[in-house]
Amino acid sequence: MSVERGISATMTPAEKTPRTERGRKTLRLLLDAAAAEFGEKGFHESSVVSITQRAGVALGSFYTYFDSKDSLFRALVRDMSAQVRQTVGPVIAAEPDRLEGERKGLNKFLNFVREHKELYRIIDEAEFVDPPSYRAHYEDTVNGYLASLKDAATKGQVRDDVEEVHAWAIVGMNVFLGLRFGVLGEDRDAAEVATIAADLLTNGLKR
Amino acid sequence: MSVERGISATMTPAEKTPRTERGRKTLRLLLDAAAAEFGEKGFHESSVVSITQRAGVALGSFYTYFDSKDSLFRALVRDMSAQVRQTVGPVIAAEPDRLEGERKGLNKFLNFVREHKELYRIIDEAEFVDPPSYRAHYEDTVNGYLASLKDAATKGQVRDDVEEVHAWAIVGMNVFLGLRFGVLGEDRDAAEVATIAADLLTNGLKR
DNA sequence: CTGAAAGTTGAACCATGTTTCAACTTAATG
DNA sequence: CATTAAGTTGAAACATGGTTCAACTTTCAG
Repeated sequence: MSVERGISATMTPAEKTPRTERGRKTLRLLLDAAAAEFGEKGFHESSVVSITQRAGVALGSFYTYFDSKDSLFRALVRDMSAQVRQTVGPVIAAEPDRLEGERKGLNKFLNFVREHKELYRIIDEAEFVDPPSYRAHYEDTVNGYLASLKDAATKGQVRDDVEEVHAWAIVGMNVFLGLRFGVLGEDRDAAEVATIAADLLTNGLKR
Repeated sequence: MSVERGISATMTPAEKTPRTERGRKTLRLLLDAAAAEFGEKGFHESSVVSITQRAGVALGSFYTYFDSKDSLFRALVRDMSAQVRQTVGPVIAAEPDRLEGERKGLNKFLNFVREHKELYRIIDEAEFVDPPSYRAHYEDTVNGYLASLKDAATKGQVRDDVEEVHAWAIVGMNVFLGLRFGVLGEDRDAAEVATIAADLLTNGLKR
């Protein structure tokens, strides 16, 4: 479950960025250890000591790269938020038909969650540890959805009164399906869940 | 934002239950103060000291009624979980047509959330502080939904292949609409949001 | 090579906040 | 009333864990 990534633009400011290869390696060790630790135990149960132990570096080294435990968490949240969108977004966009794209996107999302349970939990916990990032995460997600739905509407693929309420409803649906069939249990086939949900979204509940 | 209720059956076991009127009053002060405090600051930012100050009782009195800060939180979660279902459930059940019931239920839920933002946050935080209760809350909610949907299916009011996936999708939709239009902002009319969402759920996204 | 910059280390410091407890006050009972 | 049970109090004990720092090691440019 390692978090593969470099040091992105949204990361902690200049002064603390590593200047050597050795430094970048240590930073990556810390980020991966933190993602695993936060994912398993949550923010408050995790400790800097234990994160550094898991990373195999000394306690003090942590403060070479982060101002505080909070700032590490914030960096992680922003990173993961971007990761989810970068994973699912393209899958939806690649499909010419928006409703079929919805099915594929949800399927991708479910599989993503199953492989990154820790990332999912971290974003959820941001509601309490870093509310602005939490809010930003969902607003960004919903806005992306809304734009793509409106685009589909102009092509006649979906009803043309799509608006914010629809976007939040759909995102909520997907998040909860991810919670149930990604995090809480994997007792159903992801593709099947995606198909059922996409059908509900396409045709509605009525007989 | 006081939490009106007596000492329910799901509350902390026998030994700690107050035996006099005076005791019951103190317990209620503590519960209300805790609900407000957790709602505003979240579990970890809240302190027992500050809860007792808000309640206007001495620090030590807290431990007359609760074993720990955790056990207080657990008691609150169970209580609120029940409160949500007891508020929304009857509204849905009272309506002969299930889809119309869905609209009314969501409307009720949105208004409930607006008046009880603190309760909403407490349940969310249970994901981290008390996972079993969190899980139980959504499983209970979804099961109730599923039962009512299957019942509606036998009456021909909704598609007759309704199953667990649908129920989780609908609950997720409602939770997120509550988050956006109840907690994060009140810039839309609750009834209007409910109408739009119910229409989406009834007819789907397709043109 | 060499000196300066970057990075590492972990014990000690420190802040915070939970929990205990023994002395005290109030209420209920007969 | 007198006696006991219930409830109240807040200082002190205790636990946890974030953060600092000065000594040390490694890297790198000139």
